[in-house]
Amino acid sequence: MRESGVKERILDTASRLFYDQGYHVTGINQIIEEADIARASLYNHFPSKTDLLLAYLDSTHASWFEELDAFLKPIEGPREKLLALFDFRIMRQKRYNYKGCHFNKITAEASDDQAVLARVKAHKERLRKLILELVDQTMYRSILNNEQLADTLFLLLEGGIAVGGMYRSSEAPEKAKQIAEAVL
Amino acid sequence: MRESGVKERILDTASRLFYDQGYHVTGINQIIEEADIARASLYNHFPSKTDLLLAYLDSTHASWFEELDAFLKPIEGPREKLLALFDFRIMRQKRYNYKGCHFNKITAEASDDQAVLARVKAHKERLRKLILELVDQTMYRSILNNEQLADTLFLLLEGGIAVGGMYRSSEAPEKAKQIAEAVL
DNA sequence: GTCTATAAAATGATAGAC
DNA sequence: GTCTATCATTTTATAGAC
Repeated sequence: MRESGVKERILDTASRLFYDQGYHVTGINQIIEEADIARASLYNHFPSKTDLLLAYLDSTHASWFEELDAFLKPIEGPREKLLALFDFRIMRQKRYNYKGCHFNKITAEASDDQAVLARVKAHKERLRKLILELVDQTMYRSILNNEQLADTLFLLLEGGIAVGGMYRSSEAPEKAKQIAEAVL
Repeated sequence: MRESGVKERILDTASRLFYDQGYHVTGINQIIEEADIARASLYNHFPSKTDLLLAYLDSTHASWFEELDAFLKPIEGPREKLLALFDFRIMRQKRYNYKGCHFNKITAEASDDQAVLARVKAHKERLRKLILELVDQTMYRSILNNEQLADTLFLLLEGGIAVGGMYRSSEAPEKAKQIAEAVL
């Protein structure tokens, strides 16, 4: 009972700080202070800072797609769902103060850790696959084939969020959505 | 004479390490060791690590556009120049081992430093402006107006490089170029 | 399981001789 | 201008009492 509350508080605090400030700039000391737990409790639940990082990535990945599922559920039609993907990410960026994609951000910091890279890639590939499935459900025809259209949407999404992160603004992802609307 | 050689060596070494490993994970000790200079020499030329960071961004920005100018010069026609932008960035990614955009990467680390954010934004806006100028020189007509087309290319570029950085591969920017070819 | 105290190493930065 | 020696903090992580 108490244990799970503590573990959750550690992970929540670490997650917030890792994204907000960055991974390397966030020290164990700050985490235990803001989570209001004892030093050894952290190391009891997470043997090292790297374990905490991987737990952060795993939980973020899981909640990201859970939240997306709930977001897309009431929306009807593959085209509308595809456009809603932009809204979903814009909404999340607003919530987290426009610092860009969680996975893009951690890649910039923990760039040589294969366990990190594997998780980042798995996360993005799942999104790309979802987009392709939705595109396949549309009756889309043009100079681009379905896979190219899916990649277009995926890259517009990633580009918009990345630029939004650099500009600290929703302008780029909003434009990306408008382009997607014109293309679809 | 010696001074300028030293200063240059410091900046070159720091630039390489900041991009390769990350800013926060690169210590002053490593820089002075790999640049083979004395500790105080670094602080003589760069009062603080932050000054070194800003010098890194400024020199990277300058050499980036210098190199791009030379790259685009022999290429004829705005459409070909626009497509060459993708080649330029793919070439640079290959050279630097596919770790993504320098400016995107530093934003993920030094995210609350306004001096950093301003430089990142200036760099990206200059690229976006260049793309728009080239688009204006084409006789392009479609569902997208010129500014939207420029943004499309810009976002495809940024998305491709960002995803390429996360995947450590040139696959995404190559696809982005193919899409640009189909769209233009 | 949680706590406090502490270790061992690395951090950014400075002092003072040459 | 460059050098070596060093400072005060902060880093991740562990030991041992409760």
